[in-house]
Amino acid sequence: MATIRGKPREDVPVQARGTARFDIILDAAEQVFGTGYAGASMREIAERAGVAQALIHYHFDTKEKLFEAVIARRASEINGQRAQMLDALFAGDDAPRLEEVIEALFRPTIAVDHDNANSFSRILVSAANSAEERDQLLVQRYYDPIALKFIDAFMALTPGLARMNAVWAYMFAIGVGMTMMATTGRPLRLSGGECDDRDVEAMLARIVPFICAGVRALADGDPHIGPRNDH
Amino acid sequence: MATIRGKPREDVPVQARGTARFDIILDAAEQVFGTGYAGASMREIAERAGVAQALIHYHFDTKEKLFEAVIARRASEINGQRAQMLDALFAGDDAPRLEEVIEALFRPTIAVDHDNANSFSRILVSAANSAEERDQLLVQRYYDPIALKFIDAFMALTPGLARMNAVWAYMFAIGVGMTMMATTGRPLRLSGGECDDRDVEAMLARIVPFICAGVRALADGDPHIGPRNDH
DNA sequence: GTCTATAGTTCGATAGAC
DNA sequence: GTCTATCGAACTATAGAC
Repeated sequence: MATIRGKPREDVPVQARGTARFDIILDAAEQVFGTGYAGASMREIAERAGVAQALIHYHFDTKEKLFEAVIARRASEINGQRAQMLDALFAGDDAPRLEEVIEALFRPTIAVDHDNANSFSRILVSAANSAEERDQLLVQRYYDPIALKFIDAFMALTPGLARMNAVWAYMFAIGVGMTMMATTGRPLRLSGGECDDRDVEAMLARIVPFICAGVRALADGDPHIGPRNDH
Repeated sequence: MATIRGKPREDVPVQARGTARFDIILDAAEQVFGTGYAGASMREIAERAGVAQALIHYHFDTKEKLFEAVIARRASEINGQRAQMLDALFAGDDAPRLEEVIEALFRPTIAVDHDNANSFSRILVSAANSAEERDQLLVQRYYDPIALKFIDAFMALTPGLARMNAVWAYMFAIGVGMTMMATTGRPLRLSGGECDDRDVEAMLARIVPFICAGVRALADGDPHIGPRNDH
């Protein structure tokens, strides 16, 4: 495939040479979109993929549709795993612990078996916090359904947790998870080298108890304060 | 000032007409940068400010320096308030509650008395989660110092909270705060209309107990689980 | 399906008059 | 200090050959 062209493309990874251009483009787009939608250029994606820019438009039409394709591919994979883990937890005879549910929420996001995991995480963090209609529509389409499942799980496992507070708790939990997905290197700076946000295990070990305690604190009858009685 | 020009500029807000162009440009830039750095254009900023595009370069030189000027203006205001509130809390005879410290962390961010508050919040959320060197440098310069103060406060008020876990807790707390500053409208969707992320009081009433419980869960000897014994 | 070439816009920044 | 006018580069998308 690469042999019919004038100059060989050494820039294309070896394992990708035999696959369809379609997927090569998606991989390249994932990397480039990781620096932001507006800042990404079709030219750079084409260069990184080692294809002509026009080919991207042939396969994906517009930049916006390419962006959605990048998200759709990973989201279905990740959220499929999430739903599967969540169902498995509730399949047993007795109820799971909230800690296990939080694990099911974050493990699939970080454990995807590709080297672009970090790029996709950044795309997601950006989209989740965006005010752009394009981003909000994608979050709604690909992430709202699984969010509702986790909100139900929060309520099922936390006595006295009203739906309203379960929704807030889910939003807060996702916010905490962003910290892990953004991998800005800031924890390293603030801790003088002790906290590494590339060490997902060390982070998860703190995130899980942090969120679980937070969720339980929003349940009725929790010893701690806060005027939360308007539900 | 507007009278010496050929056509009067009705698009400029009344209260801004008498002020210097310098501040008008900063306000316009804040609004436009709220949709992202790369996506923002100097042309749109100039239009919104009602000035010539060249004037922006005269005052701020480059787009990048204008962006920093926007952040610097608000950051000094907000973080000054934060430091003041934090010092006041620890000035008394007995130690404050952790809840009060969390309030001091978020109140100044949302209570700034200008109508661009939402735009600046979005700029901040984007910068805090960015992998771009430009953004990380700004966070480091304008937000790391105050972060260290709050991390110290977390430790002082939470027996058994190691520095490492205090840093993680601070990162998680900021992550939760992002939920409030992003104002994506997602809580409204997920709750069927009950949870409004534009209602900052309702959010703070949940955020404070959520974070406080999370911070305490990362202290040694907390009844809850998690392999956090590697510090 | 993939390419080259380019049309048509928009961008950041500058030159130079006032 | 503020403007008009414009340069040169980068952008998305398309036309058309193979």
